[in-house]
Amino acid sequence: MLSYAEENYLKAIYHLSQETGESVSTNAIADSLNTKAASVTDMIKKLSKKGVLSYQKYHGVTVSEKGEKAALQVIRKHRLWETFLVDKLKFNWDEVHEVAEQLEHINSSLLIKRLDEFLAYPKYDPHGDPIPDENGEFKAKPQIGLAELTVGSVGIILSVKDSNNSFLQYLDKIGIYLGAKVKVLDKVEFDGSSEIQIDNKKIVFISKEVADNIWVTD
Amino acid sequence: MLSYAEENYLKAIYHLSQETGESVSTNAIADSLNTKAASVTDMIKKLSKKGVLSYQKYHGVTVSEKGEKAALQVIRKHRLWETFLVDKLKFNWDEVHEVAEQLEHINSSLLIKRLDEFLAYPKYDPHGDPIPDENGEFKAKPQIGLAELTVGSVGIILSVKDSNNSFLQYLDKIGIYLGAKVKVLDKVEFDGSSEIQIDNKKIVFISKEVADNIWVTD
DNA sequence: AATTATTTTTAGATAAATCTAAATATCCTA
DNA sequence: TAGGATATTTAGATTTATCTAAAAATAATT
Repeated sequence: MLSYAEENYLKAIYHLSQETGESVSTNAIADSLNTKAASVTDMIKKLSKKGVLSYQKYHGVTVSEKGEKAALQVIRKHRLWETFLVDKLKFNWDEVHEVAEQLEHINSSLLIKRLDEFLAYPKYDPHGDPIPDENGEFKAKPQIGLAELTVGSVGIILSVKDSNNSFLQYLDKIGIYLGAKVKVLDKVEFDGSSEIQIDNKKIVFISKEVADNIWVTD
Repeated sequence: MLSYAEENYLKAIYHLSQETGESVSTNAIADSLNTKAASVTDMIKKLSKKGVLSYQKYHGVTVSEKGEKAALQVIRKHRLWETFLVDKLKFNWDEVHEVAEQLEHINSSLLIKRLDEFLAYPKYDPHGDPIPDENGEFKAKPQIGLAELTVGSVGIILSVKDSNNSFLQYLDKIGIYLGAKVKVLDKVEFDGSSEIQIDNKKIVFISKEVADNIWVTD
């Protein structure tokens, strides 16, 4: 059984290890959780003693099989709750994260089973990220970055890479949402920015930074 | 802002003070929370410093106005979640308590506003207890104990006094549920037990202890 | 390769929530 | 009302999660 804080560390470390594919450094963990390196050292010792991380002094940590299972269950709960908040309680996609951060630690297997059922077994959360099943299995949609679409081609918005609130609010404002059909009308060589048409209607300009942050169908 | 533990203490103390109407003793609190008296002393010092309790050494505590407001908001969240679990997730009324104990501490006013809306502003929880509104206002249904019904009279099951799981499971088993119409067919002088007909159909015998634990319409 | 810079760990403290054991206050009863 | 029984508080520890500052290890650079 993991504590609230332990679950948060494990989840963060799992995400970091997915991003980099390598062992995760103490400082990277400290940054992502807004804590100090010393606190991280203490915690990773505890988590490796519990068998969810493997840790070599001065050389970072990797997530064990057992740790991955546990992390995926937390992520499952997080994404189910986000789905609940958006689908049932009419939250915007930029309002769900903080609340789901709390809800993901509620401990009740019956609750999650029933919630999943109530939501009709969703496969993806409101940001397009896959929801692991009870066994931790999930499948990401085949996807490429919006920035890689060539002029004239079309894609469906699938998810965002970094789902921080101000970015999501910006997308909302310009009219980009999950499932929107986007067509690349033009691209500027100089700065990589592009002109995009949403649902054959609204035309917007987005920077390369924004396009790089959006996944579309391949 | 109250911590998880502080909220639990405050809620328990509020309930105890409602039951007795007097100041609440250290031991009574310790019993109801399964902790030790020494822990309670520490906590009530902290809570009275925060202004939610008033405390006189060796003479117990009372809940302040500010404390009552805070306690009622926790109770509001608890009962809204219980309603959600039963109405939407198909929990049985004996399965909701432990989960609601966790959910009641989730901190998000938007969440509670939307949950209330989603549940269509319920006035009573699955055990028949009133749900306080955003201002802490609530009204209990006029009610008497089932044991006080005279032979031949009829009542509607409104709520239970002590909603511990084994009691609720017992009620389920014999067919008593919230909203059921009950008619008292007979009462035994000797031990106070009675013969009850549920919904003009099933006839069951219940002890005085059980009847004392059930509220019906007056 | 030697030195500097960076990262990580250790040592020692702190705050929250809990406990046991001892001290003290209040209650009750003979 | 005096003294024992009960209730409450204090003192001192423990666990968890944090921190700062110092020490140690690793990485980078000239």
